[in-house]
Amino acid sequence: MSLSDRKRRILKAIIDEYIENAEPVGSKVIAARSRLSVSPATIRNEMSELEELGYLEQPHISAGRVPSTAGYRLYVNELMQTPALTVREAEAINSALSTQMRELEKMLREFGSLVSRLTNYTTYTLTTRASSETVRKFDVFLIDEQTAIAVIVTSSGLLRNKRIKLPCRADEAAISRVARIANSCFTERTLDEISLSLIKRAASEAGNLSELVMSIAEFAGEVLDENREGDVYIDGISRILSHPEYRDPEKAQELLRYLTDKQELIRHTQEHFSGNREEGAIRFSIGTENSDEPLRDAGIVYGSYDLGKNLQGVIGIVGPRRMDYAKVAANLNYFITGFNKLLKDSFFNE
Amino acid sequence: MSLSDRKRRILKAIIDEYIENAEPVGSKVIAARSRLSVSPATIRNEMSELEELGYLEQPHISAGRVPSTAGYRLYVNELMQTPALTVREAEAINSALSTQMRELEKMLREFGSLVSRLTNYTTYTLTTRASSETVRKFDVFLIDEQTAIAVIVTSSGLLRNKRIKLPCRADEAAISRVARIANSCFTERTLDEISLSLIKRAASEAGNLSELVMSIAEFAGEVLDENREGDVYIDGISRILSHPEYRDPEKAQELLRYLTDKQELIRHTQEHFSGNREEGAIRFSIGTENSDEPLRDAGIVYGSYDLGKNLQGVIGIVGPRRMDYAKVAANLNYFITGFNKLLKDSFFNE
DNA sequence: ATTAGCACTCGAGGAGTTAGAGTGCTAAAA
DNA sequence: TTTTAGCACTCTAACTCCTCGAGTGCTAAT
Repeated sequence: MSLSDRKRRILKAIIDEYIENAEPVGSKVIAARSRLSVSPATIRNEMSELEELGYLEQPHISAGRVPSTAGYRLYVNELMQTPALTVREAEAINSALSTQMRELEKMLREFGSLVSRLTNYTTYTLTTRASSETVRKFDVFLIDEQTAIAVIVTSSGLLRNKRIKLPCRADEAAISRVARIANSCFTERTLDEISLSLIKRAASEAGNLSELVMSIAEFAGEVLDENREGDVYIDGISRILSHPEYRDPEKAQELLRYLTDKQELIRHTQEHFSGNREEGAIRFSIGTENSDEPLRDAGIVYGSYDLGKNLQGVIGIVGPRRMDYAKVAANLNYFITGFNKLLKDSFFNE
Repeated sequence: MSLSDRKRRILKAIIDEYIENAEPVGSKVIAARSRLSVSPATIRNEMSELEELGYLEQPHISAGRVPSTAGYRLYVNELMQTPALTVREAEAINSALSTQMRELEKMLREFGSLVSRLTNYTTYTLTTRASSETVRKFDVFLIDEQTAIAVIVTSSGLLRNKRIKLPCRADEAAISRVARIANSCFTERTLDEISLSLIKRAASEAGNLSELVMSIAEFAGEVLDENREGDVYIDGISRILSHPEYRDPEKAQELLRYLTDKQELIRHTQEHFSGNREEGAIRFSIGTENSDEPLRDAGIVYGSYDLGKNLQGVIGIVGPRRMDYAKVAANLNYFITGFNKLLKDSFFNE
């Protein structure tokens, strides 16, 4: 059964009001603020029905009403209108997108920080790479006679390097022979496919530089593994405490610990995205829709980006359950549009 | 004038007690707990004098006493006894020092995280490089015909790389010519010494790859600048909220914002170290000794490490003003000892 | 110099009270 | 049938009042 138009308008008014003031809203304010010219009594009747339908809740009998998780869900799905960005917001996002900042991860992070400032919520950015990732190319070269640098480029375009101490003196020729061995043995293989016996075989080819080959293989393992896990950055942590629902330090600490735990956050995000493959990049998860305790009073807005075949980026904006979903969505939308455009004429030529 | 032995013992007992319980301590508990066999009345007299001397404070007339900043200062300078580490602590630190973890920054960060867990305080680590840092070596090589990777090794041993899109197709020979140009023009120069005219001259030598030279110069600028600023990692942020003095969300937020502001933290740390060149690696800054508002009720313990001529690392442990200075100092001490030993037979051959 | 005794102070915390916001219900009005 | 006004009712937040107890400072005795 779908709601009457009036019920919808009343529900929307209640949620807007509650998002703004964080206090249970009563029939009178709604009668006054909303454009419906009906009396508080009528609103009361409607509210009572909305409560029976599960969209509203009453903290106690003579307080106003508060939206339930289902109420917010309806709100983000159908009711809310995403506001136009202010000039200031648009400019800020544009400058974050500016061509100066070439690297995807950095850009995402910068945007997270920006959104945190614009919305006063905490944000996190998460970039993950598929476990089917492989090393595309190795390079090794000398810095001095005792030290080499190994550089790895992965299939998703990640670039990492490491300084490796040489087991013995070596010249350019020897080093480039090692690089050839590494390239022929270890490229185009996922982490699971680089077996110990393979490493041993490669090492034995390298003669007195076999240790170097082992180090390189180990490094490749690190890199592939590191990004299997994902990279997380948080911004605006202190803003959590500015919302009245986190006035209780225990509750605030619980959420904070959750958010600063990289493992938790990765698990949560991946869980959320695995069960949820609707089209469109912006998603919401609201209060008790979330299985994790620390998030039961929180809301999260996610934006996700698929960057080439092995790389995915997610940005999450975390606030109290009554967070301003509309505003956050508007910001994300704007950014995604610009971001996608940027990707098209991208340096990320996969 | 120096304090009588009894006064010192009483002061120490009060501070120990207060560190443990976070509540003003009265004469009775001290009479009971301390080994001095004197009556509460005597203690009261002594306490009253200690207050006049500025070592104690009274929140209100009939509460117990609380140590003042000066009281803590005396405590860390003369009174406290650093406890022996528990087996668990020592083991944890040893494993953080284990040779697995080769990179200094990573090791420092790991140790910060560890100390945070062991002590229940928030920690941060800061690594800075002197502005006299230069690029020691450039390397450039092709990944595919449109893309090159530039690698920079700095005088302090930092290693950075960046993918650069080529202005036009190029072969190995052209690229290594660019690398030669970069090496001859930009190495052994500080950021200030790489002038625009120098860049232009280098670019003009490179013919149709002049844009690539410009990109490389820009990248060098980024790297030298990035580390002029310093790198900060925080750990255990949520633990701030577990201390009763930060039960007030406003206060907690103030401190949190301060700590998550990279600029602030760097400025603070450098300020602290510039005016304070005593020997010995562990330092304290207590409450109002600190000029920054958000730290007026906090205490910080610093450990610092000079890693070669251009690189310095600092670790800071932040807690409430009544933090357990003795325990933190013990942990830091142990770590520093191990760390220095490690540095001696170091891979960091400068 | 130390201690016991005592009056005094002050804040934390509980009980009681009130004010006000908001509700649900009923009966009248549209 | 729907809407509205009116009203009694409920519940909390905030305030006052009060007591209890911890801790003090002072004085006089040891």
